[in-house]
Amino acid sequence: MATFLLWSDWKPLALAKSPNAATLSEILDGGQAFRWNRTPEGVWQGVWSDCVARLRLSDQGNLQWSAPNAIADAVGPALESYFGAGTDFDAVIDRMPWRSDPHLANCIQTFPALRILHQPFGETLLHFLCSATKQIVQIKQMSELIALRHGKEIVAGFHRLPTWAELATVPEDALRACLLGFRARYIKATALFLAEHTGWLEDVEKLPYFEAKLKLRELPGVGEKVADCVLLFGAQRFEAFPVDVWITKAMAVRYGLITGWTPQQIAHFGRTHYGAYAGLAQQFLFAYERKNRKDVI
DNA sequence: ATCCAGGTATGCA
DNA sequence: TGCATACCTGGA
Repeated sequence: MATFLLWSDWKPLALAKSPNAATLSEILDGGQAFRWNRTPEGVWQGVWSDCVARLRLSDQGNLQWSAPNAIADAVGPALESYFGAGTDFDAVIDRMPWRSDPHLANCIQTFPALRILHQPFGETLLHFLCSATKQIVQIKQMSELIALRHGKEIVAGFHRLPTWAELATVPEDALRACLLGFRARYIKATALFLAEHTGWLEDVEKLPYFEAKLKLRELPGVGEKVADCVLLFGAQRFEAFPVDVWITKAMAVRYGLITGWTPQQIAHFGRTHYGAYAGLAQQFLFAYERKNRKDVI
């Protein structure tokens, strides 16, 4: 018998600046996170860790949240952390080279209040192990199936993602059945490795960017790009600059880079040009290109 | 039908 | 080091 889920009243989410609808969509559904969906009424519903929440923009444009009553007390503070409320993104943005880079300035202006989420490290790793040559929609499908079939129920109708310890007990075939394809092998192997090395992932999360990236790359299925995504979106390491095919094309078009540059060369250019917050710059570029993808690239 | 997708690992010059 | 190719499979 289906049980009703009672949701808390809408409350403001304490951010220095609320994003507009387009920016919010970029934040929640633009390739950082994969468990947010928007209802036709414009309400976003999402799951991370043991949290379930709804998000909306008030008529005044302020970001508000609601959660199932049973977990609302925990979700409130968790949401602030998830949104990186402690990070002053205006200050971060101001330290990017927009004054000398008109294209970057344009991207920033197009998506005001764009931010990088601070997602659970392990879940971010799982999502980006799923991401190889897949589009956001498909990654979301995979994630949903994995959670539904192998993750514990948080409240009626919402399942969390399995922990890595839980994933280690799932047969590879069962993972493949979640639309994972060859990615299932990587995920299974990573899960077994993590099961044998208790605390490994937690330790890596605390390491400085470069060392953490080096360690992450020891995991099967984790290369340059995935490692950077995990560190950027799951550990607030803004110096991470993930290079995928879209950014490669975008940089070539926008900055006149030679087509044929390797991802490493692009990454080097990105870090040199954008500085310590290259990852946030990358997110701005990405949002901008997606907006124009059909008619520009 | 055939081809590609927001990578990585592997094999071979 | 550098470059091509296989790896799964749903959807255009």
